[in-house]
Amino acid sequence: MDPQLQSRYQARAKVIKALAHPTRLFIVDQLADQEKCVCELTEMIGADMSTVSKHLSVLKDAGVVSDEKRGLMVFYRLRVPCILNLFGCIEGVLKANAEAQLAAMK
Amino acid sequence: MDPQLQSRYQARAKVIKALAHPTRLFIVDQLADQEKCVCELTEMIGADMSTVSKHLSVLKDAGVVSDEKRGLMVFYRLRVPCILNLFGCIEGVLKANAEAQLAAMK
DNA sequence: TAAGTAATTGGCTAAAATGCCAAGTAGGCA
DNA sequence: TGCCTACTTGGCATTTTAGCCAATTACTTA
Repeated sequence: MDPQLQSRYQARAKVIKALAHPTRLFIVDQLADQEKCVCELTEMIGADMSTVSKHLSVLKDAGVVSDEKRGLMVFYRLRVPCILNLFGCIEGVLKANAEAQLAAMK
Repeated sequence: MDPQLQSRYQARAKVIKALAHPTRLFIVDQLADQEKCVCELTEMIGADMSTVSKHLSVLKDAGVVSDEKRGLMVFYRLRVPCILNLFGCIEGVLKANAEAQLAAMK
């Protein structure tokens, strides 16, 4: 494959890779309607704060979220909301998978 | 996090993870308008056929593509075309990233 | 200034993903 | 039957990712 095309797909893959983790998907979902601080997300997720912070930095590095420090806390928000549209499609895939599974059992 | 919710996000992440690789994104793009056989894709990608075959099996396992054998060849096609909508959003993220980069240089 | 809270970073080990080669499978054809 | 082509699978080495703990940074407040 042509190197220019290659790097184009690499850039795209980086964004998608940032979304490709259960915890990070959960975070994106939580940020859908409003910003949240790391402490809130940590509380909801139930992992070490350092782990959550690293997930957030992956999302931020990919440009999916942005952060803002206010006082002691850092608030994260969705930078590109169209990502939420993805979820509907993913659910469609999962539904199709479930139906195929069902059909195979008959 | 509640285990049921956890497995829901795990299922979603599996689909997204299947897309989270430059070569697999390229494949999805190529299958956008019409089905293609492994040999065609291998030719375009320029990797070992076994590598391409494994990428295809990741996509198939996630339910993103389906395959059909006809004679010696196996044809793959997109199973859930709405995935293509994702690309527009990803480009939006990349564009926003580029703009932010530019602004930071000023 | 000292102490406390929120968050990030470094370091480490364990687990997962990649990609090649070699070997195996399946269909087509002489 | 035997060979060729298209593809998949097994195996392995290398790289990447994940998540915890410990240490550090940044800000607030007593």
